[in-house]
Amino acid sequence: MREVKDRPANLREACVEEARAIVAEDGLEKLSLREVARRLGVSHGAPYRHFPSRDHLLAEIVARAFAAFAEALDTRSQKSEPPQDFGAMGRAYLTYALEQPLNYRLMFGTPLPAPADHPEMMRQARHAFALLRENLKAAHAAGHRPVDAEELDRHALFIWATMHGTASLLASDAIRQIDLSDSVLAGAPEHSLTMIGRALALC
Amino acid sequence: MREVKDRPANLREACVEEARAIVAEDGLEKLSLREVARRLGVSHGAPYRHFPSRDHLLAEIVARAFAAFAEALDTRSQKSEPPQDFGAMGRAYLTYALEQPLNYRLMFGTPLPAPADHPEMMRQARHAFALLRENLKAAHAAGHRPVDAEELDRHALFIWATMHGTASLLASDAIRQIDLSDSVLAGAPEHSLTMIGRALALC
DNA sequence: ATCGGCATGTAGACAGTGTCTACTTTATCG
DNA sequence: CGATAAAGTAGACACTGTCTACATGCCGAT
Repeated sequence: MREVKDRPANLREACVEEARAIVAEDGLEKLSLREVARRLGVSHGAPYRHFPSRDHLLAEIVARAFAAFAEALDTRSQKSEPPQDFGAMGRAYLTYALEQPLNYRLMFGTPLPAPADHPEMMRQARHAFALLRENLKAAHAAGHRPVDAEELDRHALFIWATMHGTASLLASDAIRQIDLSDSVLAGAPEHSLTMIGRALALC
Repeated sequence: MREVKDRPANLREACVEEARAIVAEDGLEKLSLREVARRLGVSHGAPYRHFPSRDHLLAEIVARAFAAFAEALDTRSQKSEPPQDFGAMGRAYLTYALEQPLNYRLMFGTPLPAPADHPEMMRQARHAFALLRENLKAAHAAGHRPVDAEELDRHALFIWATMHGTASLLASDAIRQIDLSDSVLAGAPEHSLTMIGRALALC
């Protein structure tokens, strides 16, 4: 057993992990390929063999966050009945955002590396939204009258916006500067879901 | 008339303007005090006489964005009747977000400089949210039965979350990667306001 | 077994950045 | 008019991304 780290067997994977650790500990602005290299005990150029640029490493992390997010939405919401499916997915969405604030911030709270340059990242993002839309479609189809595709998208966007707004406000630094009681903050996710339910019930 | 710029009479103000221009043209990541200095034709240390750090310059811009935002909320929403006041403010909120995407992004779409270090910025942010809450309180008081303070905050937070979510999704790069029709996108602000109205009507 | 080639990692360089410090200019006020 | 404080200049340092030339080691074909 050695105290000093070996050269990591899989440097690429090690970079991703170390980069996540850096962002979690010291913030996004401290993420640099040189810092990653330093922590892993390799030369400052080594990570560039695996990531063409710092943004490509970041994009990899973000893509994985989207993938994990989509999976959380998918598995948790499938456990419930279609009619209440939307509520389950909403809960899954907000739960994920609150339990994985780092991932959520990376997806929605920080400027993404230029989307056009990182197609895999965008593919994962699209997949997550597709799940939301499909889920909503299923919920509507099971319960209520048919709704045309455009109206469905409108509702999906509204729901997404409300959940995203709730999650990102709760995760923001700003919200804690405003004097809101703890119970209001703690109850906000459920309240938002309730309000979404009320708004949709009237359609 | 000279082609070459004079040394600006008020360097502090000139820095703020130039910084906004840089962010607007080249993005937040290109904002540096050295670039500001270069554009203004002064030495690279000069801006540091007015801003202790790059983040202090950024915080100044953000604080002004919050102030302008609060003013937009205030003046536009005061033009209408209290009962419909909330709708007016919601419209003002979303209009501002769409008409001043740079300001909105600076406030909500990019990581803020550490709030604790920039109290004036946070003061302005608090002021903006206070307006929203006061406005909602007035709308409720005028129309419906009395609501306790906690419930009021819950609703204010929900409304804010929905509007913020709508605005920030529409302003995000991500949304254009997803295939939503133009009419859905264009109608999203009104639709969100309608849904908020429906949700609140049931209380 | 050996040789060649290719992926991987190393080391150095360059430009750009924030931020510090010492110096010079400027202007303002007693 | 001259002292004094503010404003701007210039140079330094450490840090970053990114490029390049070079070393190393592994793996497969001969």
